[in-house]
Amino acid sequence: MLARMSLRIALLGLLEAVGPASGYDLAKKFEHSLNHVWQAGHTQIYPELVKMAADGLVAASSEGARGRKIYTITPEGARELHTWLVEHEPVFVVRNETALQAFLLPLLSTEEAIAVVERIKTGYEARLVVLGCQREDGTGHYALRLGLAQVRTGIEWAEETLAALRSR
Amino acid sequence: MLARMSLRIALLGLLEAVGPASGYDLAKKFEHSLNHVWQAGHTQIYPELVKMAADGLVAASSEGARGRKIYTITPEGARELHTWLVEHEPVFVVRNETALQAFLLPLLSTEEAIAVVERIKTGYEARLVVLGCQREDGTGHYALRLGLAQVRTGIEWAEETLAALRSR
DNA sequence: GACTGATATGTAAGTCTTGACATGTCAAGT
DNA sequence: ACTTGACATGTCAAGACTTACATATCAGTC
Repeated sequence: MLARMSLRIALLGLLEAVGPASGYDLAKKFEHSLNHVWQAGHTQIYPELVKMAADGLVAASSEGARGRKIYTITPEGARELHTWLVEHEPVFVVRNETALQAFLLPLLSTEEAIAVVERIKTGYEARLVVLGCQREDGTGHYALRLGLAQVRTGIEWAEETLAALRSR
Repeated sequence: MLARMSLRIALLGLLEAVGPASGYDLAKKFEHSLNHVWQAGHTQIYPELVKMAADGLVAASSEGARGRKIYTITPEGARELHTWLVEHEPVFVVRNETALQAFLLPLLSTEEAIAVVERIKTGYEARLVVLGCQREDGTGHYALRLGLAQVRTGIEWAEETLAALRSR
């Protein structure tokens, strides 16, 4: 068993939560409801589904309209998903370009730093709008609340930082 | 110019902020002060420094004790860093295993979900301790405040979620 | 003098992820 | 009939990242 396999877990989780789906459907979910949690494009999803089918975690139906293939989670896949969810220890891997900009803010002049933080704030606000458009109910409920809270925290940080920079 | 090159930026930023340093020094910085912003191990850092030297962004001193090489940022490297800091548009690439667990929480029984959220909360609290040990001043000041705020938000989310699950 | 642990640098294999390219279907409007 | 746009699947090369392996120095201590 591999250590990193969150793409698999995300795919298994979606199949478990929303029922059988095609690679295209799953890619759409990543773009919309899973966007603030995990990101993956179709170029990563299609090959992964093939591998997962080979490993017996999902089953593919015969082709439908437009070559569409519907994947269904198998009992083995459900078991693997459940084990991961219950046993996975949280690891904080952070790789955040915005935080990197924030880290290096002292290397800029006050004016430049203010412009950068304002851009970051605008980005967070746009993000807030995107997340606000998602339904508050449904499977992603808890993660959406977390995502919204994190974005609001980012906006607050930007406001505090702007105030600190302006009074410098 | 490549789209993704945050490792380079992080290395250039550290060299600019703390002055000349060896690969080992930089790896330590990633482990400690940059930990909540960007992560990279020495196996990624050493080859990247070689490439950056080839590209003229850093200059390597001749070897010191224990084969130690000291890298210094060049004017060209400083220019590249400055451009990135000022011009980089924020992109929100999220790949968060904890948020994935949160997303899929509804697939678990209430008891299992409570156990998972408690583990997540403990993880955030440990994280808070780690971040709390860092100096509040210095280059990473702004990013540290952001990191602390994000972790506190995570703890709050866990508490709210636990309350919601327990009253279910 | 031998051992231990922190210092210090590297390579190689394999996995994960992105971006560019490639192909073809179906529905709706003109 | 033709065109357009959304639907749908895929490959490939390159880049980013991890894990395991490999090596050697230096300081302190037993």
